[in-house]
Amino acid sequence: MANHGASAENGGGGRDKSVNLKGKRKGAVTMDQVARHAGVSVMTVSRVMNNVPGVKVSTRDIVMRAVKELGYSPNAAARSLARHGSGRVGLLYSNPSAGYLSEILVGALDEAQRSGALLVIEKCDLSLESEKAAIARMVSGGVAGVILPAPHADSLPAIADLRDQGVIAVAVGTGRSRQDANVVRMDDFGAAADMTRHLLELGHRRIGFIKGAENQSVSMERQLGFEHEIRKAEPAARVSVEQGNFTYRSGFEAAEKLLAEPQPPTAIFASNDDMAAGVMAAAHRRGLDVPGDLTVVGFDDTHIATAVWPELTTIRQPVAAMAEAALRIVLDESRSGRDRARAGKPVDRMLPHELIVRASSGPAPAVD
Amino acid sequence: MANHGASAENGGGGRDKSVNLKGKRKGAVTMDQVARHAGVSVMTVSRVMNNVPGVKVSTRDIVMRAVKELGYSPNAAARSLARHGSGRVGLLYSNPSAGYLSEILVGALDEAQRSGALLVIEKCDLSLESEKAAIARMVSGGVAGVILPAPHADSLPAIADLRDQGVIAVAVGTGRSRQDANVVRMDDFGAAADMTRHLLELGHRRIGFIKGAENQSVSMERQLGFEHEIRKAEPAARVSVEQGNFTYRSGFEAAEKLLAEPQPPTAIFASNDDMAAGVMAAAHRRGLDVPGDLTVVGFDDTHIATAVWPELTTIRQPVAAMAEAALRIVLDESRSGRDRARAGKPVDRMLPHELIVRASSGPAPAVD
DNA sequence: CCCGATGATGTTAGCGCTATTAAAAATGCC
DNA sequence: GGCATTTTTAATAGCGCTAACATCATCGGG
Repeated sequence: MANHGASAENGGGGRDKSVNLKGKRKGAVTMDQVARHAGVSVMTVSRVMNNVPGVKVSTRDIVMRAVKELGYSPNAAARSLARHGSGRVGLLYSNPSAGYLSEILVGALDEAQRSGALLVIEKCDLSLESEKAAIARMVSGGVAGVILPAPHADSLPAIADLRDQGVIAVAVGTGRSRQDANVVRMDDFGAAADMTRHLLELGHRRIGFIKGAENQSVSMERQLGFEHEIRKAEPAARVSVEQGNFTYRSGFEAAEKLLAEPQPPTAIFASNDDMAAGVMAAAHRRGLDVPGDLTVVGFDDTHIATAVWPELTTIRQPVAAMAEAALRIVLDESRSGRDRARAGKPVDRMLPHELIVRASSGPAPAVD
Repeated sequence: MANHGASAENGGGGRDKSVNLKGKRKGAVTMDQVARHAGVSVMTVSRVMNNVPGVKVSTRDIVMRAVKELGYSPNAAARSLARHGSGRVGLLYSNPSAGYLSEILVGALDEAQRSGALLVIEKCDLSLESEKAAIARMVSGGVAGVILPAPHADSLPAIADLRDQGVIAVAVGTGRSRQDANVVRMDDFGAAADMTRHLLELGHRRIGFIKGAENQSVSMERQLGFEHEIRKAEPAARVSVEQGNFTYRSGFEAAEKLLAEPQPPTAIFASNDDMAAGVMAAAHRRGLDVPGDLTVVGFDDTHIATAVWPELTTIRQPVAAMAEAALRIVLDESRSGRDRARAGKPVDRMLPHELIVRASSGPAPAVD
C-alpha cells in the first residue's frame, strides 16, 4: 500500500531498487524519489536544487513541480558530507547584548539550515587569550570560516589570527569596511544622520547625544553621522555629547548630566536602545514626560525598544539578515576558494536600515 | 611531508586509496585513520566512540589513545547520515523574550555539537495554525523529536500533535510535570517561596505580587509558591496581587495600581524581570528610591536584570542547562525508542535554581 | 551528410560514519 | 579434546547527496 505510488512510477521506468521501501520513514523524501517522479536523473535534481546553470528551463520546471508535490527538502547532512566537509562555519560569541545574540543566531541558523551548513558556535569573553583559544578550537574543528559578530568584529588580533590560519573571516556589525577581512554591516553613519534629521524635522534644536563604547567602531560612525547631519542641516542647533558604553546604566548617568545642564536638551539621541532606556528612566525620575517634555531615541531596535514604555523610536538594524549574509559569504568564498587561489579583495556588504518611529519621539516643546 | 604519517601507515597495510591525500584538509582526521593507527577496524572505533558495550577494555584504551593522538573528532554530518536521520532535533521558537531565546539556543547548540545532533530551528508565532505548520515542517524534515521552550511548552495541541505523529516532545520551562510529554523545568514553586522568604527576612510585611501571563503554567506555580510561603511564615503580612502578562508595560501598570493604594507595599515581587523593570520605572516616576523606599524583585535573571539600575534581585533560571537537558532527552529517547516499543512514562527533569541578591532589594523602611 | 562543437542529461564512485552480518577468538560443557 | 556458546572483532553495504566523467542529442560548416 505504501508502495503504491512508487510502483506506479516504476511501471514506466522498470528497475526497482527494492531497498528503500521497507520502513516507510516519515518525512524521508529523497532526491531519488523526486527524480523518479519527475522522470529525470538524480543529478538533474541536484543541479536544480543548487541552481547550477546548464539545465533547460523546461526541465527545471518539471523538477521544481515534483519537489513541491513531494514536499522534498534536501538532507543537510548528506549534502555537507558529499560536499567534502565544506559547510562547517564557526560563530564566535561573547557576553551578548542578549537580543543581539539571539538575532544573530536565528539569522545564521536559518541560513545554515537552508544551505546545509553546520554551525559551530563557540563562546568566549573579550580577552585576547579567550578569543584566541576559541578560534583555535574552531579551526581544529575544521571550519571553513568564522563569523565574528559585534564586539569581536573589531578585534584585529582575531582577524589576523584567522587569516594566518587560512580561515575565512567575516566581521558582522563593524563600523567601516576593511582590507583584511570580509565585512557585513549597516550604514551606521547614514542611519545616525537619518535619525538626526528626524529630530530636526520635529523641531528640536537642543539635542543631546550619547556615544557608544569607545572600543567599537560603530560608536564613532554613529557620532559622525549625527554631527555631519547637524552641521549640514542646522548648524545653529545646540548639541552636547556625553560618553556612554552601550549599557543601560551609562545611558542613565549620561542623561542625568545632560538634563542637569542650565538649558537641557529637548531631545536625546542615545547610540543604542539600552542607553535610551536608561535615558528614559532618568527622565521619568525627574518627572519629565516622554515625549511631551523630552524626546528620547535609540538605535538598533532590540527587544528593549518595545519593552520600554513609551516604546522607542529607533533605527532598525537588520541583524538577522546580516548574520545570514555573513554565512553566505563564508560558504561562497570557501567554495570559490577551492577553485582559484583566492586573490580577490574582501567582500563588503552593506544592508539597509530603517527608521522606526514609535511613541518616544515628538515635536519639540516650546522652550525659553 | 604532510603525507609522511599516512604513507608510513600504508607501508605496512598495502592498499592505498590515493584519493584523500591530495588536498591536506585541515581537521580531516577520519575514523579510518584512527583505526589504522590503533590497529583495529573502523567498526571498533565506532563502537568506542559511541560507548557501545562489547569492546574489551584493553582495546578501548588503545583506541582512545589513538583518538587523542590524532586529535580525531567525529564528523557530525556523516554520523547523522549513517544513523538514518536520527540526531535531527527540532526546536520551536516564537517571539522570544530575547534573552531567553538566546540562552535556549546556546544551550541546545552546545549540546547538539557535543553529541553530534543536528538542530533544526523553526520559528512560529503563538497562533495554533502557525504552531501546527511549524511542527509539520519539522516532522517532514525528519526530526526525531522537538523541543518546545517556554510559551509553547504549555501548548496542549502542539504536544498532542507531536505525539500523534510519533515524534518525541520535550517541554522546557513549563510549570508542572505532565503525563503526555517529557518535561525539563525548574522548581518555580520553590523558587518563588525562596524569594518570598528573602523579602520576609528583610522585614517586609506589605508585599505586592504581580502575576505572569495567564496562559502559562509557570505563572500559577510562582504565585502559589509566593502565597504558600506567606501563609506558612507570616500569615499576618498584607499582600495584594495584580495580574500581569510578563511584559514591561504590564509590570509598569500593575505597579502604578499597587503604589496608588492607600497603604502601598514596601516590596513588589514581579513574576519576571521584564515586569520588575516596569515596576522600577513606575517607582522612579513617583520619586521612590529603590531599594530605599521600595524593594523590587524579579524572576528569571535575564539580560534586563542587570541592564536596569539598580540591578535586580532575582531568581536565576538555568535556561541553557535546561535546553541542554532537553536535547539529551530527545537523543536518549530516540535511541532507546528504536529498541523496545517505548512504553515507559515520560521523563521529568528538574534543574536547580538560585536566588541572586543584587541591589534592588533592601530592608523594609519604617512605615506608618 | 558526416564531424567536431557545444549543451543537456545520465552514470558512477565515493564523502565518513553506522548497522548488519559474517568470522574469529575465547569460553564453557560433557 | 570436540563441539556448542558466547564474547569480541572484521568486512561489507549503504545513508542521501555531489563531483567528475561518460553519454547522448542537437546544430552548423565544409
